[in-house]
Amino acid sequence: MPAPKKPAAESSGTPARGSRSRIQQRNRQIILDAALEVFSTHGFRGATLDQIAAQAGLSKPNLLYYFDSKDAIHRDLLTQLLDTWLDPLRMLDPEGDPQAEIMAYMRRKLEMARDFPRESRLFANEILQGAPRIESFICNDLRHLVDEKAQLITEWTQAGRIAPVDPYHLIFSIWALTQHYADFAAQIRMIRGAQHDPLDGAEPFLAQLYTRLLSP
Amino acid sequence: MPAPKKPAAESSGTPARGSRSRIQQRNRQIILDAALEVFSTHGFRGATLDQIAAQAGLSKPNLLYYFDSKDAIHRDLLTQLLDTWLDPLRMLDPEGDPQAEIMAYMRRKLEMARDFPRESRLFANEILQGAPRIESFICNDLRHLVDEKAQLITEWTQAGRIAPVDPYHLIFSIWALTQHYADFAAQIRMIRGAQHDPLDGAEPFLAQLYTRLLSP
DNA sequence: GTCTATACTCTGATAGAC
DNA sequence: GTCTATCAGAGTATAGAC
Repeated sequence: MPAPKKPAAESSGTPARGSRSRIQQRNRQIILDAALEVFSTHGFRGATLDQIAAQAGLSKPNLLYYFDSKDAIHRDLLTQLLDTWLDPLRMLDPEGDPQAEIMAYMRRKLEMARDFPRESRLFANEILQGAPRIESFICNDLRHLVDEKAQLITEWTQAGRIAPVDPYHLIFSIWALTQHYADFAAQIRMIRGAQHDPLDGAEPFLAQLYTRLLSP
Repeated sequence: MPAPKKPAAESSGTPARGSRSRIQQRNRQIILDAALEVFSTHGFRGATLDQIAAQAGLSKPNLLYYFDSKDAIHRDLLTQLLDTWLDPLRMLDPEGDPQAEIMAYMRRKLEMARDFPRESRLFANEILQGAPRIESFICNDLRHLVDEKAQLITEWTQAGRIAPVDPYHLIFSIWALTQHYADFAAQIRMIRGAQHDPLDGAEPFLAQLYTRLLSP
């Protein structure tokens, strides 16, 4: 979701061989940015190249000069996204203070909802569709990481360092509560009025919630 | 989301005049059920009449004998959904015990996630798309109800009957936590294994969470 | 690198036989 | 009421001029 760690290299673009010129790099990024906007709003099938081209300010054939296909654009976005999607949970430190670690994880996820709401919605769209394109990621990478961190949380509860909670539901609750502010931002804005940022007051509320939940 | 309170009457179907025959009623319901499956998975634009027809076991022209258009089917589904979407929150009783009322609201929403996951995903898809088709519902009906209940919760906190919490974020948290089990069920199944029901253990966890959050 | 023109497929919707 | 056949438009993708 942040800028790709490396220049994304040869993921699935068109010319692919050799290093790309500055204008190539720039246009690819413009297209990916426009595509993120459209895919995250309408889902893969609901999005059209026309919309993406209009959003990018380029012609439709020009899009397909930089990417092999609609699918290739979408695949690039997902690859970038998944590349960093696990980082916040991965940072949960077995050596840290349990309650502080979980609170910090919640805050990292909340920051992602604030800074990368479109990426969150892109992910939500994939899951709503049954996750056909990211099934192996979820069943392998994500699942193993969650199992590992759930085990860690269980050890913390057994040591009496946090209140006894179901570790899986604890993790799911952090996902639900933080991603909600990105995925359902349209609803929150309509309810609270457009002048409010949807995330106003979210951090104190979630801090209060998890402090009370986790205190032994 | 449950069966429409009245037979849905003349919402937008085709023959519309007079009472519908038994087979009409039945086929309309088969189509709506199939359409719910497809729209809730792919969103409005991502869904096709071919998919809906296949799911319903009817031919595509036959679909359009019962409904004027793809849009009409979708509109009927949304109308049915919104008709009951507010009920759980509306039932929050000013005369009841504050903590018990909020816990009961959470449980009603969790039951809806369990019993009507496709309706929840249909709603989620609409919000992800920016809520173009249900904007007036959210800005008016939903907003006013939320304002009213937030006011009630504020009174409860000021009376010291529950812990001081931001009432809007409290309501959002119930939405996020309960709907997550419907909207992200695919992800939860992949992480916990298909043999678990995604909602296993959710109720005790949420009860624990809100008990701790709300106790004065 | 970017555009216009176009091929071809998919999709929503209609006509008309049965 | 249900089907086959079909149309018009939108959608992805390619060809080829500039």
